[in-house]
Amino acid sequence: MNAPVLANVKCSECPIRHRAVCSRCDTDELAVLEQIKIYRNFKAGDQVFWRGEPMDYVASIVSGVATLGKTLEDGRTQMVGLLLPSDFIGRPGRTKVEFDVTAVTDVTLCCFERQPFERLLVATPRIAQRLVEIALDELDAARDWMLLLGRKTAREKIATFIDMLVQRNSVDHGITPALALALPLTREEIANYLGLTLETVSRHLSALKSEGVLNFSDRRNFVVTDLEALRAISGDESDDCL
Amino acid sequence: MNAPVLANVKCSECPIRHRAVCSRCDTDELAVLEQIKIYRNFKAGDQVFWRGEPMDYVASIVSGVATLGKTLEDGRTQMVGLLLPSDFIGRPGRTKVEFDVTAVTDVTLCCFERQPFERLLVATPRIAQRLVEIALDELDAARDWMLLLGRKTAREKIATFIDMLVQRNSVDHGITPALALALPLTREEIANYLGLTLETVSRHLSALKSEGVLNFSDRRNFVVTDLEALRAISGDESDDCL
DNA sequence: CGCCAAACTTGACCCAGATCAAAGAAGCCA
DNA sequence: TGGCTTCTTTGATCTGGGTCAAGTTTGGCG
Repeated sequence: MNAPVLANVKCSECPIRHRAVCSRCDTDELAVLEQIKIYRNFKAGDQVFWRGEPMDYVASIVSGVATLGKTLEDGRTQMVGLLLPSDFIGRPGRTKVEFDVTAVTDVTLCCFERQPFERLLVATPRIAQRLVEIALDELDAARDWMLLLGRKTAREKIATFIDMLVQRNSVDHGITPALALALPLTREEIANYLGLTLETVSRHLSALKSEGVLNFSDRRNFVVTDLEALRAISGDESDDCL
Repeated sequence: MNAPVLANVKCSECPIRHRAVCSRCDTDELAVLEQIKIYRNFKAGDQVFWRGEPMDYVASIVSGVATLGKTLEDGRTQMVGLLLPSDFIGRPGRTKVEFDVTAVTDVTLCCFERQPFERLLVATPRIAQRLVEIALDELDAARDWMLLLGRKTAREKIATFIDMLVQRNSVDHGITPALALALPLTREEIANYLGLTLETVSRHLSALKSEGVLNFSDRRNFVVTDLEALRAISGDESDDCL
C-alpha cells in the first residue's frame, strides 16, 4: 500500500461520518481516531491490497468504488464484494490480506494502522458495536449473493444487478427511485461479479434493451424504462410478503 | 420457535464455552448470561426459523448441525450456510428472520431473548468483540463459497466440499487428518449447498469412487484414499504460498 | 419378515451459457 | 486527424450440467 498520503479531512466534516465504523463515536472518541488516521489516494485500476500480503492497515472507503476479488490458480476470478463509501476493509485479528482489493474508480481511503486500531476496538465499545453491524450487513449481502450465484439464470442475475444499482441510487437521492443511472463497472467486471462471461453479460443487456426494459444512451449510461418488468425478471421474492 | 425447553447446562460446563459468543466472558458476565439463557431442542428435519417470521430470539448452536437456506419464488433453493456447534444464529438490530433455519440432525440451541441480548451487547464489550470475530469469520467463509458457486466446476465443487469435511474433522481430532468420515447431508442437501442438482452430485461422487479417490462403505460413510488427488481436483490455491 | 417410502444411481437427451472468432464503437494521445 | 488500444457487440459452435425417466438400494416399521 504505497499510495500518496493526503491532507486529512477533519472527522467532523467527513462525508462518511455518519455511516462508517466511526459513526457511533462521540467527540472525544473522534479525537482519538483523528490522531491515528491517514488518508490515502488510489487511482482507478490501482491495486489497493494484493491477496496474501501482510495487512498493516485497516481502512474505510471515503469516496470511490473498489472491488474485493478472489482468483483460482488458472486465472478464473470471482468478485466477492463491491466496496462503496463507508464500507470497511480489513479485519482485526488477521495479519494477512484474504482478497485482492482493486480500485475501480479513483478511491480515497481513511486508513488506520492495524494494531492501534485493534487496541482501540477493545477500549472503545462503540466502534466494536458498529463494526458488528457492518460485518453482519455484509454477511447478509454475501448470502443474498450466494443465492444469485448458485441458483439464478444469467438473465435473472443481470436484472438483479441492475435492480441493486437502482436501489442503491435511490438511497442517495430522494424517495422516488432515480431511474437514470450509470454502470460502475465494465462488462467484464460485471461478468466477474455475477459469475458469468462478458459475452453473456453483453447479450443479455442487449436483450433487455431490445425488450424496452432498459434504454442505453451510451455504453455506460442508461435509463430503466420498465422497473416493474425488471423486478419481475430478477426473480426475487415479490415484495408482497411484508 | 416452539421447541421443548430443556434443563439448562451450567455455562461453565457447556461444550461450546470456549468458542461461542460467550467465550470471552468472565465469571460475572457468565452469571448474567446464565440468567437469560434457555436451552431448546429440535429434532432432525425440524424448522428452527422460517424466513420472514419475527425473530424474538438469538441463539448459539450447542450441538448438532443446522442449515441456513434461501428460496426463490419458484422453489429453487440455495443453502447459504452450514451451522455447527458454537455458530451463532440471528443478528442484533434485526427483527425479522432473513433465512430458513433447518435442523439437519437433532439440534440443541442456547437461546437468548433478542432484546435483553441487545442490551447486554451494549453493556458487555467482550460479547460484542467476540461477535465481531464470529461475524467476520463467517463473512470470509461466505466469500470463499461465492468463489466456489460462481466459478468452480461441479467436480471441483464436490472435491472442495469433501476437503472441507476432512479439514473440519481434523480440527476435532488430532494432528493427522482423520480420513474416514461421514457425509452430514443427503445428496440433495449437498446439491443445494453447492449450487448443483442431486443427480450431478451423485454422478461425480461415483466418478471419484471409481477413480480411487474415495471409497464408500455405505452411502454415508467413506474413506479418502487419495487426499493429494482430492486437493488437486478441488482447484484451490496450492498451499505453497504460505 | 416383508412392505413401503425415501434416498440414491444410472442412462438418454437437451439447452443455457461458455468458448472461439471476428467485427464494430469509443476514447485517447501524438 | 489518424492510428492506437480498450471495450463492446454479435455470430457460430460446443459442452457441462440440467432435466426427465427408469431402476436399485436402504432403512424403518407394522
